Amino acid sequence: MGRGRVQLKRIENKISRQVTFSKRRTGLLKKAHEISVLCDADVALIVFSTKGKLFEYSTHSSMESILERYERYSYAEKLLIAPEAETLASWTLESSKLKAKIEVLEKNIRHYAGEELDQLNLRDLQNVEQQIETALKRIRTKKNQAMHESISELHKKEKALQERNNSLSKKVLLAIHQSSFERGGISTNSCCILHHDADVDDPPH
Amino acid sequence: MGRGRVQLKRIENKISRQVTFSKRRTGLLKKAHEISVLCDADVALIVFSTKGKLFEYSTHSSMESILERYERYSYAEKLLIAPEAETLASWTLESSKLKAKIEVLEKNIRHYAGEELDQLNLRDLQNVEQQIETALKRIRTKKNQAMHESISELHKKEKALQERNNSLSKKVLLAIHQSSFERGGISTNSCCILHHDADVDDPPH
DNA sequence: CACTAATTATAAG
DNA sequence: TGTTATAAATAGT
Repeated sequence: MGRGRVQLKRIENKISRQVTFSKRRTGLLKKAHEISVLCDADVALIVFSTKGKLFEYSTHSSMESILERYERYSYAEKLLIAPEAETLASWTLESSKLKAKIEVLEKNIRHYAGEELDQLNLRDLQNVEQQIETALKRIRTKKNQAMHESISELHKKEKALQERNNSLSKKVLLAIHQSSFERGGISTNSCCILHHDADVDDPPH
Repeated sequence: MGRGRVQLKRIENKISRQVTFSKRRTGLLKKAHEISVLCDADVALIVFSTKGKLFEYSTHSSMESILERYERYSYAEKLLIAPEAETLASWTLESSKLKAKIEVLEKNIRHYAGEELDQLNLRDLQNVEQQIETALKRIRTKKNQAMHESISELHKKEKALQERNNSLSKKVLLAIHQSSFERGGISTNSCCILHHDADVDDPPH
């Protein structure tokens, strides 16, 4: 539905991916609502954008109740897979495991941040150094890329503004000439060129 | 989209409601899949028909994980409504919190490792770069320190070995002189200096 | 389920 | 964000 056919694969261009996401999200939510009303169905729709932003739709009966209903519905299947996962012990265990994982991750991060290095031997230090060097290279590459994009964006904007500026200048000159001519003379003082550099198309935040 | 316009209200005719449901459900699931692939979004869609039959779609990362993510996302709001108790819910919440923390930590680590940089803007990239530079400096400092320590350790060992070597050499010379003297002559061939460089005092692993 | 006619969604600019 | 040409979804049969 649009000027070109579309392949079912990730849109690589970031900008058009965002635009498409916004449009299709609107469409999807609308259709979810329509089927819900037209066909008297309970619908729950959850969408996370790439950046992690949440969008949701649910039939009046609220998201939570639909999700609960879903859990109830798939409960039987879960039982077959994990019998008796509901004991206090299992939760405590689960919790401990998660906490242990967090501890490991935090230690990792501290090492990445160059802290608590006393625990590491020479070999470990060299490994971490190498990993971080690689990361630094990647980040710099990405940063340069981002800066280049930003620069060419600004160039484009600049060019557009310059063009608009030129055309406005011409119009102003023309207007002054005509009015001067009508009054029978040309006043050199009233001739100027405007440089219109700001206040153009700032998008809303 | 069809031969007649459609009002956004429940279709009263049971048959055509079912037909419409079937068609639109297909369309909705398809569109959910499309936005998921095209725009790299996480989508969870749950539909219960009037009769209570379940239809669902979720991005590869599985329904459960998306629902969990959703719960996590709306965690703050829930906290305001439901005060803490030792119920199953509170354990689920606890678990969600821990999982959320893990997610954040893992994302951090990936950024430290120079991965998933697309999510970051220029400012973020510069921050990460700076952090990593600092970390790299610290690690190199620590590494140098460790290497110096290692080197002076080796020097010390070397010196000790050298001294022992010297004293052994002297003893050997002395012994040979005495035995030669006892036998009434000195054999030049039997005179040598030992360089004892290895196999001394290696501590057990 | 297949077929259109007509509506609707949306890709590109 | 708004517009337009075109693809896609679908209501009615």
